[in-house]
Amino acid sequence: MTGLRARKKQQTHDALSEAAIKLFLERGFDEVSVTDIATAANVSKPTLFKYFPTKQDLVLHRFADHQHEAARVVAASSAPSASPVEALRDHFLAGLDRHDPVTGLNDDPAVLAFYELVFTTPALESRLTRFVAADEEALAVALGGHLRAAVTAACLISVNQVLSRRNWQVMTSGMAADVYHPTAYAEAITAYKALAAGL
Amino acid sequence: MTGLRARKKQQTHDALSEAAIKLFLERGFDEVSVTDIATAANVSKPTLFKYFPTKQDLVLHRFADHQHEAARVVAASSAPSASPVEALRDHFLAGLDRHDPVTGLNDDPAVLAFYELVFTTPALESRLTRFVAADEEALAVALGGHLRAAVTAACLISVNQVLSRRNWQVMTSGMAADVYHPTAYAEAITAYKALAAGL
DNA sequence: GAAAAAGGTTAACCCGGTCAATAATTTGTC
DNA sequence: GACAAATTATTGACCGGGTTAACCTTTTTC
Repeated sequence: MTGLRARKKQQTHDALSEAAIKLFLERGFDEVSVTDIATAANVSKPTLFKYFPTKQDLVLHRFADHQHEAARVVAASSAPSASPVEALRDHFLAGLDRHDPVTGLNDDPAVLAFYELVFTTPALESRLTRFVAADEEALAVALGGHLRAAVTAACLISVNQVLSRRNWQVMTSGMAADVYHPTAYAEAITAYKALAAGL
Repeated sequence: MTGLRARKKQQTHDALSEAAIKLFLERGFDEVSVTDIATAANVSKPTLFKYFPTKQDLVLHRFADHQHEAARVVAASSAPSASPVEALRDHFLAGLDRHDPVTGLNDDPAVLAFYELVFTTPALESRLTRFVAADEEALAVALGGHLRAAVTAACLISVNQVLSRRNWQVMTSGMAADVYHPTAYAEAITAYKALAAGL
């Protein structure tokens, strides 16, 4: 049963999310009230909060797919001989190749505007950081849970974050993703190598 | 001029902070309203917000002294021959020796209760994380600002965080700080060594 | 087609945080 | 010691995020 009800639910969900992001991009996160969004989606305020627990989640639910990704990557590492740092490095490099937005290497104006919104709004940045912390925790568990695992997880997540930020900053300065791709690729390799070989 | 005014200001500041922490420890952060704190300190709500920009800062202002500490440590590293990772490792080890609360190795009930409050309240943890991020940024700048510096800074701050958390968790389980000190010391050394030598 | 279950609406409320106007104090000066 | 000026606190109102409860509508299910 696909359910008529389920479809309507999906519909309002999308209407809310799209209305929210449209308004946020136009006016800025803090200049749009949740009431504005609710009325724009023809819904009442309590209903909005039944779909999204907080105002921030209207934006950040897009990152839900990537939750615990790092932990999944090392868990699914088909070759157990490969070290987790290699697995995550390769995963990041593959992301660069396909210009995955999470690597920061994406010059689509819509993507750039969205990331600018997230990174320059403290409330959003802050909540996103908590997602990253959850990722780190999951990775630490996947690596065994002991202290060394926690250290490794923290460093791996950190280098990923640093690289993504760097790429995004270069994109905001106007460079094309295709042009910067080789440099980003080389930088990622050296960064992960520094991690594996020692600082 | 010590200023009579300045003294009164300090007095209200302390009264607010102490009333807040007392109430928070009794009832929990979310179960105390800022109005409660303001009335407990014989002050009005807008006045409270002139002393502390947010409710969280009533608790976290105690960390203000440690802001940008990592950056200061490497900047003040008297021996320029020593690598920044050694400088920060030694600084952390020294903190362990004096049972500095920021290392997590402190079994004073008041300190434990305070950290429990901070780490188990999402709003506080989140804001504290932002302070840590600012530390990391400052350290990255102090290390030169380039990509390698950013990676190094991120990893150094991360390992510090992991070690502190670990120590704090052991303390909450009831072990005495004196008893755990040697283990904490050894773990810190191996963790920093892993960083320097490669994961 | 009716009962029941799910979801939406309205309206009121709480809390964190801000603002504008007013009142109280401290300070520097005579 | 008193006075004008500048700080600072107070009050009361307000805004926006988020929750709750009572009521109503719609979809499902039998």
